[in-house]
Amino acid sequence: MANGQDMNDFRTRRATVKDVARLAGVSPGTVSNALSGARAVDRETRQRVEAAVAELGYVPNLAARHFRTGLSNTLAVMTSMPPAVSAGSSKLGFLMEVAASAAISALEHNATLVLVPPIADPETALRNVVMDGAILIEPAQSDPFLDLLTRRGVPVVVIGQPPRDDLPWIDMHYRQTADLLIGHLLQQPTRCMPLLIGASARASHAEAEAVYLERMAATGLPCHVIRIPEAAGEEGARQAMHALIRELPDLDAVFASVDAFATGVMCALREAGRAVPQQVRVATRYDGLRAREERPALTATNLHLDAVAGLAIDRLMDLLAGRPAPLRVEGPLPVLVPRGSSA
Amino acid sequence: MANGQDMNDFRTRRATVKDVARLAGVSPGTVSNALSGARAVDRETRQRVEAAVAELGYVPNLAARHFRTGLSNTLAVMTSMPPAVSAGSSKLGFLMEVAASAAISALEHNATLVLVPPIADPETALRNVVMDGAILIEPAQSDPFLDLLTRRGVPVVVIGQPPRDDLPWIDMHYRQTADLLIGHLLQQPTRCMPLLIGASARASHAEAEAVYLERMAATGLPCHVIRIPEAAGEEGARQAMHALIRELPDLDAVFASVDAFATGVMCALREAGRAVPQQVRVATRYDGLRAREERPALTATNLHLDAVAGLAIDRLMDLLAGRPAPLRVEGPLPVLVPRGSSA
DNA sequence: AGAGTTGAGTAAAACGATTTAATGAGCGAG
DNA sequence: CTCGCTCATTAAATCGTTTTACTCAACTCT
Repeated sequence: MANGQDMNDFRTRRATVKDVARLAGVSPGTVSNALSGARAVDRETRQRVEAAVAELGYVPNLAARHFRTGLSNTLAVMTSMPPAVSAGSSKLGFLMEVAASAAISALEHNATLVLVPPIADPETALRNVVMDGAILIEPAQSDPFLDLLTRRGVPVVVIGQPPRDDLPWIDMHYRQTADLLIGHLLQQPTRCMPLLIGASARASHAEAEAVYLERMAATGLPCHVIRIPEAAGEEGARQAMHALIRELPDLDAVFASVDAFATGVMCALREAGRAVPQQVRVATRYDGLRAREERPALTATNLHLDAVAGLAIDRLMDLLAGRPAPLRVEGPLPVLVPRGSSA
Repeated sequence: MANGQDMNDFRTRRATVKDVARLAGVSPGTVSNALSGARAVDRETRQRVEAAVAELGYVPNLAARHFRTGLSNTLAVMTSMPPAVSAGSSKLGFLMEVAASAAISALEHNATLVLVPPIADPETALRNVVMDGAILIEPAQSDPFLDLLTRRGVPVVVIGQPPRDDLPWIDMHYRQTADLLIGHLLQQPTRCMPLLIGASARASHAEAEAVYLERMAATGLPCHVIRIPEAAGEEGARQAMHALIRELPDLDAVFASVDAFATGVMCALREAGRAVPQQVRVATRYDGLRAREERPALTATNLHLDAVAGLAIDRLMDLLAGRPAPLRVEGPLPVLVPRGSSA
């Protein structure tokens, strides 16, 4: 203030470790050690350093530290699912629910979370994202984000199930989830129940299909697996559902494993004048905004994403610290949330 | 896979600009210029450099670049509102809706968004967050985040209305929003309509109160302004509402400007056996998950947070680039979303 | 022809922290 | 007394990029 060195510019030049060292009468190395505790420093010296830090208002230059140590204390969360299914109408959804919890977990580990928006081109999305490690949500069999991260040597923890067997992951129990929902729908007499899954090769779709085929075989019901490109989202499911209604006049239940597909299904059923749940019962996997806001609300499962996100961050920190840990971490079990769409 | 060079260790040592320079037969400085375009480089030379980059799989070290240039291409979004009101039941809400849109807008500007979780201690939350600039959501009169950012010289854009008049901000039209909602409630005959706002000194609360007092004065209705600590959240509002029901037997409408307060109000009304909307009408400001999921759903306003977030990011990039721009940016006008709670 | 300008490139400095290797003091054991 | 050891400290190296200050050659104008 007193010295008129720069009016328009912010920051009058921030104090560096050198300034602190000079004021405290020690060397820069000692300042570093005093503040980080990496090496022993005399009590009295440390106090002098701390006083100097306070006097100068010294704030370490994180960029320099990051550069030198190679550690940014930053974690990223991302998914290769297109926004049509990962985000949703009001931009919330699976991804953001994970991100919110992950941000808090990250903070508890002294790390920051960056949000990588779900766009088509991972190269662009990651171009200038600095990160020590990444959380990848439900990767596909050949996942562009995963490829890029691997190429760059970024440690990754997968939420869901990884396409390779050398990656740490949080088991979200795809089988149990699908079984829970399909079993629930089958509790009432059923003539015909098609399955709608994403067209991309993701474990969540594959497991849902496997369980579906098993249960249909066991009950002697016909199998109708409809694959919808994820990017087509709600509208894609709506059109597919209209086709299904024409082809399968006696369908009386639908399992749409992706919530955006489920709302598309509901839309088509409304348009076709089929009453839910009286004529057709519907269930989906993720109990998010879409499922709850639909009328009637959609039967779904509570995936405990907050807990899953926390586990993923914990596991990632273990990985970064080199602490031994099992490759597969058991996530919480899904809990059925029955709602109007299947009652 | 084929070469067994490193089993346990990631990264065999990444190529640097030096390696690229050697392979291309130029100096490091030329490589930098060729890639960034900062200075003219002969077409043929540039091609050699690009070939070397491709061959070595060179990826610039962002930490070094950040260190050297002082630019991290990272923006942060944060709020001093406690999680009880900013996040909510399933961790989603205002903050995350802004964050999601901001992340995408940031990407369009070649920047990354970091999510600062809403915890009490800003010092801790920001300790190792690297950022060129910040988006601050609805700061309080004396805002700890704002103080810290100012002290560190971080450029800030405020969403809502800043407590100081030297900060760029996006006008969310607090007055109009409050007017819209209160006016809507008053369209039906009203005997007594208390106002519930947050106890902290935020412009959003203050404006809601000002409009409320004006409208009450104009219609000759009694004024009852209840201030609830934000951290008390839904439960605090529930208790306050129970007290109100006792004190004001003829209350027939409530304007709870914070959505968490509104759901607390609904809870209390249910417990007291007051039918909504028949006996008491309720409205809140933000049309988020809470408002939509409540039964009956809450009348609220669409604040167009995605657009607001985009404007904030745009404005922040202007600020960082030193481009001239007005201090106040007009956000989209709120739109009333009438729902069951006031019909 | 000489002065000035432009284009393309290079060598070296700079950024600010952490870490390594070296130094010296103090102390106990032989 | 000296060797070996610990403790506290320092000087200097280091990380990889961008940028500054130069150099040199090739042109353009008078």
